[in-house]
Amino acid sequence: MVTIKDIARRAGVSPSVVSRALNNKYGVKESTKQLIKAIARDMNYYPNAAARRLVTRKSGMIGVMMADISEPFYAQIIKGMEYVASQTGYTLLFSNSYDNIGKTNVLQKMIVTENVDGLVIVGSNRQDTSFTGILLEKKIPFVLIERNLQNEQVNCIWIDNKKAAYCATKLLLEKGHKIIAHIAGNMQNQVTLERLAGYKEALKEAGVSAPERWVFPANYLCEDGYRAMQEILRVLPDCTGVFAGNDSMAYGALQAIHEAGFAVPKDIALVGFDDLEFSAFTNPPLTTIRQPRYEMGIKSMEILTQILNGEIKNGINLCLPFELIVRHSV
Amino acid sequence: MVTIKDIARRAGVSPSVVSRALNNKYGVKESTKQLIKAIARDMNYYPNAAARRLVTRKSGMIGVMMADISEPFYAQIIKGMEYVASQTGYTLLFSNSYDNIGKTNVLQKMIVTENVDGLVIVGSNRQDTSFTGILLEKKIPFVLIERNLQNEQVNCIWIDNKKAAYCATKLLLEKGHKIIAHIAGNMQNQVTLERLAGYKEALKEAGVSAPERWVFPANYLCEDGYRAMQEILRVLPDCTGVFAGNDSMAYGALQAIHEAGFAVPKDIALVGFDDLEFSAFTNPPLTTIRQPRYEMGIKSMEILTQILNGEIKNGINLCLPFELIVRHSV
DNA sequence: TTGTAGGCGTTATCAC
DNA sequence: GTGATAACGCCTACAA
Repeated sequence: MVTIKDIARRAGVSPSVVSRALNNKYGVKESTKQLIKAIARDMNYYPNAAARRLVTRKSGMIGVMMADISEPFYAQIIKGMEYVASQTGYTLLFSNSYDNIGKTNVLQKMIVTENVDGLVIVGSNRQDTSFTGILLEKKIPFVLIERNLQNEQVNCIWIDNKKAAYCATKLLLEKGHKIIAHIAGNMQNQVTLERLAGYKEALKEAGVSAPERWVFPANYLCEDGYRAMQEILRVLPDCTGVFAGNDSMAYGALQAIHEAGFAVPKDIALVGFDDLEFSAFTNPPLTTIRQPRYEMGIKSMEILTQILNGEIKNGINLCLPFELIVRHSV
Repeated sequence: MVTIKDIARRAGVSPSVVSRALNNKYGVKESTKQLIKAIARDMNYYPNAAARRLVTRKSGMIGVMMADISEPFYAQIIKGMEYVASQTGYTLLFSNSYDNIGKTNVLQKMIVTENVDGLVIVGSNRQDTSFTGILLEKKIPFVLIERNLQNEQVNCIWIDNKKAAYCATKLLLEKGHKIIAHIAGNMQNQVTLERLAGYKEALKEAGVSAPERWVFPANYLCEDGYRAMQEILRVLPDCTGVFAGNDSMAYGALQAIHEAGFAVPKDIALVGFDDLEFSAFTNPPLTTIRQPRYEMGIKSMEILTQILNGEIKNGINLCLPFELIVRHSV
């Protein structure tokens, strides 16, 4: 392993000069700096992150927590974060929260063991708020995506889920549907409740007060949507419109509808939420709400970086626009 | 920050005893060990990874390199790796290779800067082999997924792409198609060439020697498939069967076919490759080759862990089975 | 069984 | 501008 000592020896200077030269600090003669840099390149030197972290108490890492990194919903968010991180030189450290940051020690590991400089937390459990206290106390900047906390000190990036769900439901109403079911997501998530509220509001406005039995709680996965839809077909045979809490569940619902011998949108109209890449290719192409996921990723990292650079302060609350994408499932 | 010194002070012992106790090393009285562990828990102690890495020269991290972490193809692989890593305590460090490990310094950063204990490299560029030499020389264990190198020292996990492509093409032939186009992936990838070879072999066996103009090189992305299919419709109007190098491109092709006013499989039959989760929901559901991606992820980490534990040696060559999934696009 | 001392590679402080 | 020197938190001989 090549260390700054090796470079120092070859350059005929002390290790501290090498350190300063490579980090572009003041107080090194330009010529020696160039010499040192040339030698470093020649010797294929790369700094040891552990040693640097130990002394600087900065890790150059941003922790990223989400329920499950392999869920397609996160792909574009990750892409956005990666893009900014690659520009700014930060390393992203991912960890699955399984929607429960508090109960595991992943956060402690991120903070104390890995010493991350900042955190992005996507879609956390609504009752799981203790972690904000920990982070605030330790003064570790963090950005919440998919949450809108009423707290002057935390940074949030979100969309107006209630309004979006309202639009989605309204579309179904406008198409003449009377009995509209809702496949809801995990009731522990903030967004689930907001979407449910938007759904109810649209119905209420149309003079229907949605009974509880029109709402089918599930867990945001494809198979959940599949099972929920089977249930809907069984207990709500007059239902002709379905608003799914996300696209994954809508895919499952689509399959259940087809398997039952019905057609979309002729027999049952379906609206999703998220606009995953593949929603343009379903059968029929899915009408859904687009979330600006790539931008969410970009913004989260930008905010974090700016806070870490001292350019801005905590308390950023960013509501991004959504969009109703009308395809052929309604 | 709580350190072992703090614990030592409260326990009335020296830091070294604390270190040994917390790491379950021999030579600590059981009672003091329990006392120390209790205090550590009470003080909410978490070891500082940087300090530990610096002295042990082990990072507890496995580097994972793939073209682009946000591509859906990798999701299940990641899930498999995550699962094993969570069991064994390793941390996964992801990095996008953009199919070019050699040209960037991501590998050096992983090895020297972050000091990863091992690496999983998914689907690397075929001409990009210098990295194996570096890793072998530094004795850093690594597993290649989607490659089958003829090297006794490297570990490979792959499927028989040629045979799989052969099966896919054969299916189209059996359905009576005469002019079968192939939307190929990036020609820099090993798998692309293998799939191309399988495609050609099936045709040859059927008495057709596929002319070069039936092969449309693309880059594995959805939009590539879309453009390639448009091209096919333009220059190969008699084509009735298409074998796409992966599912993403098949999705794009599907869209192009629909937009041109044709039906699948009535006018044009389509076969993909990978069996992404969503291929069951396309219009029509896509016939494709299933790769055991989750298992690939599992196995890669298992092999790596076993090598790191000294339980097995390098040179594992694992060929996993594929499966032809017949749905409704052919 | 426990304690002492040294060092991992880097940066920061303070002399020169 | 440059060079000693002392940390950073932890582990590990080796000594007691």
